[in-house]
Amino acid sequence: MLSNQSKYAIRAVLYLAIKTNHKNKLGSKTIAELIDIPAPFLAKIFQKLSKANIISSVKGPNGGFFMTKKELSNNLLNIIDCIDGLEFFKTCFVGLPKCSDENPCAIHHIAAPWRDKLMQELQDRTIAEFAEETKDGKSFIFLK
Amino acid sequence: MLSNQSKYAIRAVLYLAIKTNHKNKLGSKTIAELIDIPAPFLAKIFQKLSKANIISSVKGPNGGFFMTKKELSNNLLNIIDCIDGLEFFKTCFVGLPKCSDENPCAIHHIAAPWRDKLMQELQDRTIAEFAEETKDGKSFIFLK
DNA sequence: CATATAAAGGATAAAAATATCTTTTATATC
DNA sequence: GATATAAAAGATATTTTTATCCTTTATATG
Repeated sequence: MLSNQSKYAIRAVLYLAIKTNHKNKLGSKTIAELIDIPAPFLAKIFQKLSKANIISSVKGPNGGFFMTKKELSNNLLNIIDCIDGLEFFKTCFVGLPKCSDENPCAIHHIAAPWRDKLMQELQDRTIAEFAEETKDGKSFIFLK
Repeated sequence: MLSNQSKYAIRAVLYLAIKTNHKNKLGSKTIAELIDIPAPFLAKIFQKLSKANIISSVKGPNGGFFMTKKELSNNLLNIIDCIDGLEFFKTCFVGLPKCSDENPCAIHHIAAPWRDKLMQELQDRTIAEFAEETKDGKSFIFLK
């Protein structure tokens, strides 16, 4: 399972993707409250994402976080990689230490192909695309 | 992702399934060393599994842990449920709080069927079956 | 019955993940 | 330039997970 940190990151980035651009920034506290994430924790997460050029930030008055067009064309897997790394997608689901395609565990033939497909999907589609689907009301980033 | 505890539990139970029966028991320390898991931690895990009737134990000299035929016909999902619960299989992969079949997030159509299928597989096949495949050398429970 | 063995149970310790707080740096505006 | 704002950075606190240790209970064997 992804860490809370990764999940928070994804929700917050989707929110940024929908609501911000270089002219309309939002502070981390505001977002934290809106999507119900501990504010200082989100601030730390944003620091990591910002360093990794997944989101942008500007300090000072009228500053805040936002996403550029270029950043919107990144994929969701970048976010997960930035926060958790890709271990989940590369290690045996039930933790068998030497499980691999050549040496599969008893559920490898189920777990591995779907995991790969999921990874592919997370990689092939842009944050903008995900955000678009989400904005359409198909899912809730927001609790409020 | 499953917790270490669950992964340890699965490996250890598969080992018990292959190597033990009511006549041939094994101590938790022995197993811990063989499959490279912290011994006292495995002891605790075995306590939980034993309470849940997933494995059997006998105290005293020549005592130890083993599995009965009936226990071998349980499924792997029971182990995961006993240790971690089934949250992983029931919550949104990327943590969107209200994601569901009716209200799917942008990757729900990929993530959910996978998870359901994996869960089904873990539920439909017995520990004995998993162990059999493992015993055939297709995967390594063992580091040594 | 005494002794030794091994699990059960309870208490404690260490590490990692999660969360918070404080100080510093950058920048917009007066 | 002075002031206010908001992110960056660093330090600290809390909680959960992982791991260890110690005492008690059950049981096989002499």
